[in-house]
Amino acid sequence: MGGESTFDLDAVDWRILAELQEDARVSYAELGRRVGLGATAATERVRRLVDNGVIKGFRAEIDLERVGYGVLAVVRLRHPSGNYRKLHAELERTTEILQCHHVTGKDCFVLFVAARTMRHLERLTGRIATLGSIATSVVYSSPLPSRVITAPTD
Amino acid sequence: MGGESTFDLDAVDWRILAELQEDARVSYAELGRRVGLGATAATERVRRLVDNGVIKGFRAEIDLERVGYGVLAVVRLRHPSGNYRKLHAELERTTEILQCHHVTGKDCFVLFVAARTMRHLERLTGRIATLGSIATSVVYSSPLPSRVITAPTD
DNA sequence: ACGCTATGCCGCAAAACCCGCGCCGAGCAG
DNA sequence: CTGCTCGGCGCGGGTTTTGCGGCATAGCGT
Repeated sequence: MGGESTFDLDAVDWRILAELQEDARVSYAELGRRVGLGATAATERVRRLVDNGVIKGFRAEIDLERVGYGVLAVVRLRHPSGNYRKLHAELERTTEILQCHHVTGKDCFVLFVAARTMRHLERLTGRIATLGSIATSVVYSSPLPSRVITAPTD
Repeated sequence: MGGESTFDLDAVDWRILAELQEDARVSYAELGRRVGLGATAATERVRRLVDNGVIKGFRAEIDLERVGYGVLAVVRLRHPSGNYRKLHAELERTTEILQCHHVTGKDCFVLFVAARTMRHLERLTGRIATLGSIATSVVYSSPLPSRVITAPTD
């Protein structure tokens, strides 16, 4: 249990996932109505999807700009291999770091950073730069901020 | 209404945002209980946050690996300026592209791409490479896949 | 074919929840 | 003090949730 194997989803499961990605607060009764199931069956499907780790959680999506984070940046960090310790500490301490991915290539880590102002971003990147050399790209806009995941079409 | 101004949030609003980022399906009654409000007041707060665009939506978070997308990659695209048309068409057509950000620097766009296999990724990056020169980094793991947004601490 | 079991969905009833209503108290201007 | 607004509360009827039992279908060994 809880490994990293894939899980078999039928067409109804995928419709449920689509609905819940669009509106995670829809009632089970309404959800069932939309996918052609009763409320009980829909509830059971969702419970199984959560238990099997297909659905990792239900999250409110926040508008960064509206809450005072006007600047979003992608920071690529060339981290001297070895002490992940300092990086982990930095990730824990710095709530402005929204995402961190360990990737192939000479840019070992890719971070997303939210800042209130350019001055704020300057301070944050300064801190990150103590871990290794960095390249910072400020986001102008996001033509596709996030997409709902659909079934692989073979 | 609906511009891009910031919105004033008090401490209770931030606690509500924190709760809804952790579990977007919590009932209004329970939410009120957790932040020290009645159900009605909590409902009203959330309604205002949604109406003012602070909350952009409620989304189920899917485990890409569990649904068959075992490979995640960051693709940096140097797009010849001008015809956004082709890029937009590619973004619409290709459901495997999960995010696209327009950024400063010589890597004009940063994309997140989900693929079933390396072969699948090869095909996808091949398509994207028709738009401009690309640099692809495959994600090993994500030490911080996504963080809940908190109040700027000045 | 037959019985057996497992699975997935439905119906039902009690408890919880949602939502629109009116009311209350604090803060504030005149 | 009076009148006003704003945010929160309580309340009642309609809806949803949730646990339980029942039913139909599929798979399987004999």
